[in-house]
Amino acid sequence: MKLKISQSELDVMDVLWQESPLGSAEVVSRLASKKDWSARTIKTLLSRLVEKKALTTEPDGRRFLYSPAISREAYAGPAARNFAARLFGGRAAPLVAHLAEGDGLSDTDIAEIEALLERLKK
Amino acid sequence: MKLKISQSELDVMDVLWQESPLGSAEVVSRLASKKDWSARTIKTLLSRLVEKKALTTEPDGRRFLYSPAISREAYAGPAARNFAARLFGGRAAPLVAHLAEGDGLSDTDIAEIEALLERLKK
DNA sequence: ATGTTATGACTACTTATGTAATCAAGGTGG
DNA sequence: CCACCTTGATTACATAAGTAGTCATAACAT
Repeated sequence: MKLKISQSELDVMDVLWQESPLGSAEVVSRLASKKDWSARTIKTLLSRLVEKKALTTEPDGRRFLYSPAISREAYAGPAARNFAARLFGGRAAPLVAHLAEGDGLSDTDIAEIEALLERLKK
Repeated sequence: MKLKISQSELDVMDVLWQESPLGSAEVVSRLASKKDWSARTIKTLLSRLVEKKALTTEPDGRRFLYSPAISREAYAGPAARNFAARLFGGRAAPLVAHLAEGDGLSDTDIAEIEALLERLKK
């Protein structure tokens, strides 16, 4: 169950969550702006993710096309709850408070969260 | 500046955030209920945390008394923002949404967050 | 066809983490 | 005083993670 994705691996997943399927070279170029990694490193991360079953592959001629095996939502949900649990005993309020501090929340965020809470209260 | 505290280490920090200063034996006993670790393991974690400067020590006769060098808040704030950044591009709303899903939010939480948002809007 | 190149497979090396054992020194009980 | 326990220090060892090199191979350009 516990699909453990490391920080670096998450950067790779992120690319594929934004757009997929992609070949390794494409993943490399999308990451080039953000991270200063060699192509080898990214290939390794892709392989590890496939091994972990976080990505699925599909042959495309000589290469592979990679796609996420779990959606960002499916991964983020449990991860968020787990995170909240570790730092705040599972209580969401302090988490939101911390995000808010240091202007972490935009007006849009606030509005969205309020709307969300409205729905929850029903 | 990025003080990196691992999962296990966080469990130790948690004890000291609740009560400090404490000697190692005391930390061990408070953790006994939650984790099935040998005293050795906990001593190691304490040492590593001191090394990382996440804890301060104060000699007390033959032993040390440990206290957090950073408050839970100081650690949790950046950690929360970092977490949100990694998974949701820094947007808090989706995070809250994910916490909410699967009844992660109690009525109290909702009320608290609403109050918090009210304050922020000012 | 053939040297070049892109790609996945395999290998490598370092640091972090989880978990714990051994060791030495300083008190404690008697 | 001395065997013993508590405590910190040092060492250990397996797995994960971060980062990257080598190799064989299959396709591509010429």
